[in-house]
Amino acid sequence: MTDAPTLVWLREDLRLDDNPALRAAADRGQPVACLYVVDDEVAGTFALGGAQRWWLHHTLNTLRADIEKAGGVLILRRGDARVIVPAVADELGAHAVYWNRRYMAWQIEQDKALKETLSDGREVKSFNGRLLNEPWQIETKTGGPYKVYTPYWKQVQARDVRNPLAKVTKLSAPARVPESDNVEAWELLPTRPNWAKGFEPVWTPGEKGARQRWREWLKTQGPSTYNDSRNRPDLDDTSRMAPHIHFGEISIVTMYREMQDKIEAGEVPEEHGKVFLSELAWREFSYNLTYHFPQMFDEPLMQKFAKFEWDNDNDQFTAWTKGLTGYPIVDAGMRQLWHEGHMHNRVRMIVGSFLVKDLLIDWRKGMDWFWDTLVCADPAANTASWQWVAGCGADAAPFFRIFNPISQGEKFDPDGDYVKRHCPELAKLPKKYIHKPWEAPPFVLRDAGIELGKDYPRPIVDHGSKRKEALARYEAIK
DNA sequence: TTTTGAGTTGTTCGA
DNA sequence: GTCGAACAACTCAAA
Repeated sequence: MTDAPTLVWLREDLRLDDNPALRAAADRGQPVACLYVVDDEVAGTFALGGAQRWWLHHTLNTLRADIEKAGGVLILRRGDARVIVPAVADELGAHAVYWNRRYMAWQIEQDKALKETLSDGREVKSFNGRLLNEPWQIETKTGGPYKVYTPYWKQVQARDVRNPLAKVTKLSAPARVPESDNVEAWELLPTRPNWAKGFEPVWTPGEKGARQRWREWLKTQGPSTYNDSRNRPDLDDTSRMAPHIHFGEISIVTMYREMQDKIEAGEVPEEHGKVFLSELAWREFSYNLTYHFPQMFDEPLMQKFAKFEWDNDNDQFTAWTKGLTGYPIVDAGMRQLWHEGHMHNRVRMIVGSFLVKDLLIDWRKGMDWFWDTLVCADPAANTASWQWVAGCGADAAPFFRIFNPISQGEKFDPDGDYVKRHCPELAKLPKKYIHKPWEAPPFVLRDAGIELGKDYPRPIVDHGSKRKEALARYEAIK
């Protein structure tokens, strides 16, 4: 038998189950080597954020163990993929190079260039391992991409989702294995200070952790009450699957199909299960938008917003990032983000609206902060969601829809449990004032052990007047 | 080509 | 406390 090894370049598909490129490589019946390239030192704006570096460290360790258990090898390299992938392919004597596609403009460009370089005497193939539908597969009836979610979602529902592929359990290692870096040497973990220690009890990076989380969440009440409970940060009933999905530790096809099965079997009421599926489709819609409108990454999609006059006050921005705005629901969210690398979806909208419309700070500053602090930060979803909340995206929230941090808090965190969890200094404040401590009478504050301005900040802005100001600024660009 | 209906997530005001 | 209307037109998608 000739020894004609296959190189699988893994990127955001760090799993053995339902992995089209890896599956095809294994099916080639030749030795397989897997490669992961971290390009954090050469990537520009979208170099890995801090929270994701932590995640990557752990997920690569488990991935290596999983691949080795199957009999394969994982090669780790750091630097420019355009140089490294061909170099490793040469060292390996690869006859074929496979990968699963990525969809951001700069990634597509990189892949195209590499395909060219590598195709010299080798079979080079790319697969869809990341999306239910390729962005170019979903078109309106008149041609062109959807810019509105609802008709997009209708199209998604009308299409069949393929069957998941069998997990790769057996790989044969090549005779000569190119050298690998050691993930420890990459120093992806934070040291001084170790701000990620709050991540550990909350997350289990890796394919096994993803699978486990998914299975366990399916057994909870979460899916069966999803349409209501997903809005309740105090209940914390959401799936928390986003970082697992982002790193490709679980396939979106698998999740979609399994939820469909649950609905069909009557284990999850359709009205709730469908909403979860629709959330998965929102992710796809973000990919659809950023694929077709790559200018979105740094400009508002609605041109007129380019003229919007932002305040961009640095002190207020810092207060926002630290969770010291004086609005409890906002502060709780920002502190959860910092400690867990995650923020409840409802609260993301509240803090986003607050940054853009109460502080009049450019949505791109918020986007950059999320990029650095969220373990699930995804260029497509982060960009599209910030444009949505800022009101400048394709199918965005109308600008005049300005979240009130007090009423949102009272509506979705009615007992203040979420606030108390993340802002312990407010723990003794009665529920009546938990979302507006500045309205509490002095004796109530005293009993709760709070001196405003010392133990907890006074509001850094007045929501009522800032709301009017935001609407006036909006009027000015119309 | 023209027309028609519709569009994730909200707030405030006044009755 | 609860309810409906106003907020702003504009663009998209499909017939």
